[in-house]
Amino acid sequence: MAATILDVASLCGYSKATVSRAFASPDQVAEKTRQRVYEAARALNYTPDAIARAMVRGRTDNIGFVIYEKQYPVVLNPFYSPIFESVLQTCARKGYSLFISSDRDLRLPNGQTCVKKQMDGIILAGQSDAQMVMDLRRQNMPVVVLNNALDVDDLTCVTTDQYGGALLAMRHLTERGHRKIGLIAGAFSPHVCTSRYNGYCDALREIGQPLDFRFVQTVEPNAEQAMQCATMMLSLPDRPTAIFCTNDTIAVGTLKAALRAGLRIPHDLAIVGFDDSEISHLVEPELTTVRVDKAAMGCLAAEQLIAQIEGEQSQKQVIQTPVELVIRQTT
Amino acid sequence: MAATILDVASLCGYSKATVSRAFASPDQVAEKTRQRVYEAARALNYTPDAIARAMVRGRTDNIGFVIYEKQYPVVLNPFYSPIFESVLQTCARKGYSLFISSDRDLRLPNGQTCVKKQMDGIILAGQSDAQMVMDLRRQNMPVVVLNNALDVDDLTCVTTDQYGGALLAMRHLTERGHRKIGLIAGAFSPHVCTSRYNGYCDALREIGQPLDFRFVQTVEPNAEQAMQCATMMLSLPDRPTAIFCTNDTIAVGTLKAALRAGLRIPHDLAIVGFDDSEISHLVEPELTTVRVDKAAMGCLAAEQLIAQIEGEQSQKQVIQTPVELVIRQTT
DNA sequence: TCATAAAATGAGAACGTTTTCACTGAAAGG
DNA sequence: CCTTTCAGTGAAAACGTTCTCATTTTATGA
Repeated sequence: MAATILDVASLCGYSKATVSRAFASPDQVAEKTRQRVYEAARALNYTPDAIARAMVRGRTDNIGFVIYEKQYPVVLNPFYSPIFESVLQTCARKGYSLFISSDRDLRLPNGQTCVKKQMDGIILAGQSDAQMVMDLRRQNMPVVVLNNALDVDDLTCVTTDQYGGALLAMRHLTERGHRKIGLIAGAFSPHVCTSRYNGYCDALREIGQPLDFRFVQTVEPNAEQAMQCATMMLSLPDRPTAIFCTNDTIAVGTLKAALRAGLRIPHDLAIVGFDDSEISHLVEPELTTVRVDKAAMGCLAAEQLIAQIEGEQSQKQVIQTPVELVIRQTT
Repeated sequence: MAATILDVASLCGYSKATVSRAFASPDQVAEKTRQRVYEAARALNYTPDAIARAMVRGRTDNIGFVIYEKQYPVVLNPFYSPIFESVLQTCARKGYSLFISSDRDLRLPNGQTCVKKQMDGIILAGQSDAQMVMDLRRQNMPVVVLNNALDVDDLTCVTTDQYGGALLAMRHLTERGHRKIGLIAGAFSPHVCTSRYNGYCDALREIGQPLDFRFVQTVEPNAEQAMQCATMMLSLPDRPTAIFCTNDTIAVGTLKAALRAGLRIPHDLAIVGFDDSEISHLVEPELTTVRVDKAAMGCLAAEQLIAQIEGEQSQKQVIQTPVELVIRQTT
């Protein structure tokens, strides 16, 4: 149906090799020839077929972005949107297109990880596990892990300074004189959870405040659950004067609970979130939070993966993007 | 490097034709044979190559999701996240993978629309234009347009009842006795803009209220601009008692402006949004808004496209998903 | 002008599948 | 027992490119 390279070749009188070169490496072809080829191509409405191209070149110029979180839906996650955006732009700049899927697409019924080789590499975002990475590796698939730190040989992981961010948030609260500080933690990947939790604990230790487990709660990371949890925590007789939430969605839920309880923010209760998601400056009062450089994360992950694809040797490294406290109105 | 179908064939002693059938149409192959083939495949870590497969079959089982909005970044758009999610799931259920890109990937330097044929069809979301659709059509690419209504022959558009939704929102306000009702409209595609604007006008006409152009403003659809705009509108001497915002992001900005001006919501000012985005129930007070069935939109678009890909004749139709008023705390 | 180098082009194999067609052997029906 | 049917299998063409190698044409320098 559609015109092929052969149609173009016979129309302009050159061989298909020359037509191919006119498109793929124009500098190897005489100026005059190139023009004739283009002219014929336009006349026939011809576009090189990417599939045939991929077949012989052995690469597709596609990158897979796999979000891997326990809970569906996953693209909704406001944390990943800006990262995804950044990955998309970086890939576009380097000439790659983006494939998106959840980890389910990769899982075979037998529990193995399969890859229908339509992509040159994979960015594994979220709660990726080492097994999956190794399965992919065994199929010679370049992999970069995003927002997680996995202990696999020669694996590049792009994450952020979870521990430092938590410490930053907590010290900010302790510096304002808070002693009874609650923690409402979302159930993310172990890497994220433990790092942020450690930051919480160490900051309390710094001021000699013992851990009070009534003030430490884990919830599914959505606003409703967080609100319920915060409501309970705030109704304790000696309730905390500040709450550190391990992401902004949870912080928003906490904020709602506080407002409904009639508390004045930040006078009666201080709240700090994490991630600096869009939502953090949409609520009123605006949320103090830990900014994560999502653009850098996405860009780095894409660049690292592309470097790997294009032949550079990959070395084991965990790249941590820096973190920054954004003080707004809830502290 | 990786094992091919030939390696499997020679290991298990069958021809490559049989191996191919064992994977692609297992029922055409004897049980015993199939097991031997699978065994050999596992031993060699073999996976059928999707590219070669696509080449000979003439289809990739991939669908392109193209978000086409004037302003980057685009994936951030909270309106599209649930739609995208729904498309993703529908595609997965039907055996398709998803490619994502912005319209820029499709545009050639010469202004034409190109499609490197790696997808069997395209969902064009956002401010798509008829020219692009026709370019794609000329390359035999099935297209479905999402969240827009374009006047192209035999084109399927999946959109929502913009006009009805606006009417619903406005009647809700007029029924509560509001007469001076402002409009803060985001600059979306003409289809969306005009429909919602018409709903606004007609509802005012219903109660015999003349249009007051001081109460009608257009902004870029982000919270900051909306907040500025609302602040100005609310400082008019005879300010409106209610504001209809053409999406939730704008409504949130308006809400912030009102709260900062010390207005009590909904007593001093009523606000209605549009879309029922996630944000609408995260802010406090929660937003009254017009719910758009985004899951249905995504699902319908995907199903329509897949039907077209799989050979069903496409007929010109504009599918409108229904709309529903969600009354929360801002009215 | 001739030898040499460089640039431009063409022929054809290769990429890894699917699928058509033909063939075989076994089951079914008389 | 002979034909007919049918499930199972194999040989080989086809899909539309790229790329190596060989060949032809053009440019360069003496």
